[in-house]
Parts: sequence; structure tokens; C-alpha cells
Amino acid sequence: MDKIYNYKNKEKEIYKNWEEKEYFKPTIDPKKKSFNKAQGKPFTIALPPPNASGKMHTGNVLMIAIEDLLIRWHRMKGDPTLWVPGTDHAGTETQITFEKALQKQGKSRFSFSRHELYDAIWKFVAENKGQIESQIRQMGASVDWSRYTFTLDAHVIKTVHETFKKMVEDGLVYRSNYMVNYCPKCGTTYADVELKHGERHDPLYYVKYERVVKEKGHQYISVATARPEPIAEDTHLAVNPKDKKHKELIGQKVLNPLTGKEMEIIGDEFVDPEFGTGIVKLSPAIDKNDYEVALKHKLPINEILELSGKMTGRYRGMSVLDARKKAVEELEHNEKIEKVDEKYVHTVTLCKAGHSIEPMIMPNWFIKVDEPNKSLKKPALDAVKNGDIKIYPKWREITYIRWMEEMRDWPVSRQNVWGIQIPIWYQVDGHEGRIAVSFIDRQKRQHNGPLRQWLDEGFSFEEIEEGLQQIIVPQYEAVGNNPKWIVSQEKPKDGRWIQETDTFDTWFSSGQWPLVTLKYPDSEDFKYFYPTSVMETGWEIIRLWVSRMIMFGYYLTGEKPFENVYLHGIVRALDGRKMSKSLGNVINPEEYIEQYGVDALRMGLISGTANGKDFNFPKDKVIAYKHFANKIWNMGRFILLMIDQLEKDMPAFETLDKTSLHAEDTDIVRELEALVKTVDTELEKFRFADAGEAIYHFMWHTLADKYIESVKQREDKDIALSVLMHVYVTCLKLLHPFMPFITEEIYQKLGYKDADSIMIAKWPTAQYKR
RNA sequence: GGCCAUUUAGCUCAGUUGGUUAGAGCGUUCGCUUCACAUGCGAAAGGUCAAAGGUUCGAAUCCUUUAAUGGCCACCA
Repeated sequence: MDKIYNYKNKEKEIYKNWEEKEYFKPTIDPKKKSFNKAQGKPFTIALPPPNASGKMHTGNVLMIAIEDLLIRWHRMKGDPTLWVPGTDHAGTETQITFEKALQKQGKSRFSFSRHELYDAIWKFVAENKGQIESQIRQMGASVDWSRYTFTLDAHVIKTVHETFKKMVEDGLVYRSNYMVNYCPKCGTTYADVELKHGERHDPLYYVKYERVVKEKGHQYISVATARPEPIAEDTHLAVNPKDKKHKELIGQKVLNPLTGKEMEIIGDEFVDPEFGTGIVKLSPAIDKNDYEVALKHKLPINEILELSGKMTGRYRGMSVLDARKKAVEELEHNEKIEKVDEKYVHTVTLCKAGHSIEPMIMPNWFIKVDEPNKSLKKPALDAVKNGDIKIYPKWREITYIRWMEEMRDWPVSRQNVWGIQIPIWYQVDGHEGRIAVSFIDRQKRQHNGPLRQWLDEGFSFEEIEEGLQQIIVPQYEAVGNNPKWIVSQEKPKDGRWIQETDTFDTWFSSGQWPLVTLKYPDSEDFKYFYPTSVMETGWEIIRLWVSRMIMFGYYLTGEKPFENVYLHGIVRALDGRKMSKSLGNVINPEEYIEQYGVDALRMGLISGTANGKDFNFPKDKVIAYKHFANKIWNMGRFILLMIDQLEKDMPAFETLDKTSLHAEDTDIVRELEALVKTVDTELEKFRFADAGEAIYHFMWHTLADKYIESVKQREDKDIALSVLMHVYVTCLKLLHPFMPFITEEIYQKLGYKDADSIMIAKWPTAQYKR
């Protein structure tokens, strides 16, 4: 053995050997089945799929380290163990990345038809997919590659379509105009939970509205607003009816400062009397509160923004910011601005890419989450409340419970191309004037407008369909007005139909991950391994993802999708701040693997993650565990050296006569037994760091520092060595799930004969009771 | 504004249902080329456990209040 453990190159070689020998494939024992606690049952994890076109970050490393630890532990214990790998198409994120690359080439998505763009992104993802896959291997993840799943695999798409169809049939799907969060830059809508917030300075304008009936000295009333651009389209103001200062304004009229049209003042309690002047203007088309008030009071909702993000109405064609400037100019010109508060700071809503979100009213597909008798959220909420699904750490439960209690209907359509297209078809015949299309014709020109217009201009329906980019089918509230739609995976044959161009929200498909990885509904895997054992992921996606998986699990199978949820903390940068490109503090795991090895990186991260709290990247611990790797390597070297020097054969530990043992021998064996027990109980409680550190301390400070030192003095070296070997190999086995590569390497070198690989060696059991 | 968490050694953090002298890693100091390992060995210094009050035979741990820090959610005209 070399003097120093050299992990480079070794790790790859070892992994290749494991994979070739198919150690990652589960051994299916029909007697050990899910729901069969008495005879043992399978242990299953579906790997939370990383972005297929991305690369490994520290969070992924931690995730793999924890899951591989659990998987290897159970596999060694003899449970049928399955870990299914996969990657996610990551709809919006990938499309944004791709479009940025397009932009560098001076192109944009608008020069592609829908299917050209889809094919191009597919190619882009296929080219980049290899990286994350090889990094998963590099981490030592003992996943079963023969069951690898990509979220756009044919069987996944089929399942997702069928789930949607079932939901339509169960009356859980509806189409509605709704105030959605629209990002004009991304060209798509976002669910509330996908957004972030930022602070911004904007001038707050106090705008004067002339009264129709003037009271003494009160010619005007004043309204504070940061968004003057929709004023021309506004029709109402509002005050709080409980506000003594202003309640008599209810029912009175003022003049629109831009158009001079009469506006009525209504009363609603949503108005905060303390903000601004206590009087607000209502712009229902671009503000969530205003929208709700408008619905409640049946006020007109005048469109202000188009899908492109451009204004319509008085400032048609302008950007929001230009329209704002123009509106301020006009107001100033007419002397309608009383004062401006330049220090006003308010929060603005941003999409993941950091663009400003505009609330807009759009037709959208929704999933009802709390339909009586068919509630999606009720079983998902109850399961956690009554402990059927356990969440670790427990204090995270409250986040989940609160979210589920407040959960609203889920908008699932996204105006992205990169995703699973919604299997809805609209009837074209008789509705040509109502369906708006954008498409690329055969001369590569782009057109935009009502379908009828293009048909009248001589484009064939086939040509339009072929070059289609997007359709918008309006949803009018009056029944009978709207094009008929049906849910179908194939194009209907009778007459002309056009497919919805929207795709599903990524979480709609990844929400079915535990199902699709096991090839729900009728595969052997599904019957044998479902429900899975642990869902291990970062706490940040408990609402986005975990909640959806639980809902889908109960909805489709009547069973929970997993028994336990373990939520790990977020790995922060060395400086304690969140990693971000702009701060330049992002830790690249590659560098640490290069410098310290995979084992040290994994073990370091695991020991840093004590109780699910966020933690700073534990660089010191990674270094410490690199030293530890070297330490155990040298322990192995020493044992081999001593055996070599031994004049007789070393007796097997099992055959040793108890009376020949020294006190230090029985002590170390007893301490070893205690360690085995500690490791098992800590792992059962998801206390990974405690289990790992227990092994570390025993091996270094008890086994090496004390016992090995005593062995050096022994006359009966054969017996001492036999005990030492037994204790050492047992420790290696305990350590293997934490540090798989080095333990395998040493195990092979020792030539210990209970198995060809430490992976299939038996997990130690504590025999002695203390 | 609501909620969740955090505050323990110079630094980063463990400390599970309250139980003897409060632990780790890194750092610091002193001494070691002991033939497995200097990525090492042996020793040592260093903490009124954020503050105050309470419960208890006993509190870092439970309760109350306060302060500071971080995060999530809601609202923001």
C-alpha cells in the first residue's frame, strides 16, 4: 500500500467496477414488500431530479451524500434497495438559459416556430445532459441507472397527460380569466410561489382629482400612486367606509385628470386609510387587489397591458415606463400633481430571472385543489397532520401545514415551449375570428393576429399549424361564446382543431416524480416499491414540490408517495451569505473534489448539516475528513504490515477463545458494539452528523490512539491482531455509506473474505448487550 | 404586520426526552524526525451557554419577558 491515500483516478475506477457488477440493482425478494413491516420491506428513494442541462452544485452534492448514505446503509442491511436517478427538463429555467444563448447569436425565440424551438432546446439539453450524469457518478451515487428517468421521457409525458385527463373528467380542471403574474420578458405566467420580491425606489405621485360637486374650499381630492400610467383607463376611486375622514366621499363623483370623464368613488375595506391620502384609484387590470374589488363591485375592467408588455389604450404601443413618463408629463402640464414623494420605497415582484412582473388578466388552466369530496389538498394536509407522512426536522411541518391550509387553485399553464404541451384541443370551425395565432410562414415571416385574417389572406390551415408559435383563445364569461375544447392526446378527426400551445408548469410533471420513476400505474416496480421510503430535498421547495407530490400521490393511488420527508438545509457560502453569481461567492464542488476527494467532501457536508438548518459550507470539516481518510488508510497499512511480520497464521476473530482475550480486547469490542448501536439509532433518526462523528471519534481516538498503541506492546500479536482486524473491518463497514470509495479500496486491499465488495458485505449488528 | 428559527470557546458550529467536571473541527501555546500516518503523536490554554425573571433537588436544555440576527409569508395604491 502507498504511504498516502491517493484518491485521484481511484474513485472513477471503483465506481465503474460497482456499476459493471450491477451492485446498484435491487435484489427483489417477493416476501419483503411495501406495507409488509413484519418481514421487512424495500427501501426506495426517487432522486430529486437535477436540471438536465445544468451542472452539480453544493446542494446537489449534499442531497446525493445524504441519499447515498441512506441507500447504502439499507442495502448492506439486506433490504431490497432501489434508488432511481433522473433529470428534470426544468421548463422555464432551461428556456431562459437557451434564449440567452440565442440572444448572443442575435436571434430570439420569435424567429422559430414552436416545434423548431422545441427541437432546438431538446438538442441543447441533450448536448449538456452528459455533464450532470457523469457528476452523479463522480459523487459515488449508487443509483440504478437502468431505471433512469428524464421528465420528458415518453412514458412520463403519457402519465402526465393521463393524470390531466383524469382531472378533467373529475371536474378538477377549469379555464378561467384570472389575474396572473405575467413576465413580459419571459413571455409567460408564474405561480405566486415562484416569484421573489425586491425593493425599489419610485416616486409616489399625489394626483389631484377635481370634484364634480365642489364643497367650500375642497375643489380637489388627492390620490397617491406610484403607477400613474393607467389613470386614463381608470373608472373608479375607493375609500375605506370605516374611515371617518373620507366615508362621506362614497357615491360622490370626480373627474378623471386626464380624460375629464366622470369617476365614482366607492367604499371597500381593503383600502388602508393610513397610506397616502387614504383614497386609492382602481386599476383592476393591473393590480390584484383592484381586480378583486372590481369583481366584487362589478366594475368594468379596462385592459391596460398587452401580452408583449406594451401599453394599450391612451398610451398604446408604449412601454410601461415610457407611458409613466408621458402620463406624469401630461398631469404636470394640466397642473394635476399636488406633490411628489421621491423617497418612497416599495416592494416589487420579480420573476426568477429578475424581470419585473406585471399582473395581467389572462385565460389560464387551473386545477381545483379543494373541490368538495375530491379535494386534492385535504388528504395531503391530513397525512402530515396525523403523522402518516413524517417530516424531518419536525419544526418544518408548520410551513407545510400553513401552506396547505391556505393553498389556492393552481394555475398550471405556462406560455413556454420547453415542457409538456397541454393535451387540449380547441375547435377551430366557427371560431376563426376569436382565436389569435402567431406563426412563422413557409417564407419564414412571422405573423400575429386573428386566425381568420390569415386564412383570408390565403394561408392554409396546415401552414399556420406547421409554423405555429402560440395561440390565445379568449375565455368569455358568457357560456356558449367560447370555442369548444376537449382533452385528447391525439388530434381529433372531425373538423379542424388546434392544440393548446401552453405547456404544463414544471411542478405539474415533477409532482408525479415518485410515480413516474416507478413507471406508474402497472409496472412491477410500482407494485413492489411504492410507496417510496424517503423524499430527501431542500426545504425551499417544500411548497412548490413536496406538497404537489403528496397531492398527486393520494389523488392517483390513494396512498402516500413516501413515508418520510427529510429536508436538508441550504448550503451557504463561506462568508455565511447565500451563494450567488453576483456576489462571486459560489462554491464549485469540482474544486473540492479535486483537492480533497469525494469522500471528504461528502462526509464534510454531512457533518455540517446537523439538524436541517442552513449552514455555511464547512470547509474546515472537509479538510478534517481528508485527514481522516489518510488516517484510516494508514491504519490499514499498519495492520497489513503487522500481519506480514506475523510468524504464524492469524486466527479468525470468531474462533478466538474468550479466555485468551485481554481486558483491552474485550473493552474495544464492547465499545465497538456500542458504536454499531449508536450509528443505527442515529441514522434511524436522520441524525447523520452524529452517526458520522461517532465513527470518526471511535476510529481515531479509541481504535488508533489507544488500542493500536497497545497492540504494539503485545506478546500475543496474533490474537491482538485478530481483534484489531475485526474491529477495523467493522468500522470500515459502518463508514462505507459515508465514505464509499476509500472504504471499498481498503477493504479490497485487506482481502477480507466475507464478500467481494464492501458494498455487499453484511452490515454489522450489535450482539452484546451492555 | 404574521410565522419560523438562531444567539454556546478566537472562528464555524454540535449539545435529542432537564441529570455528574459543557463538546467537535479549525485556530492558539508547549513538547516530540516513537520504525502506520507531520494529512502525524503527546500535552495545554480558552466558555458567568445573549440578558433578566420563573419552574425544579437540579436548567445551555422547560416557561415568561426583553434584545440582536437570519429566513419565510402576507401587504404595500
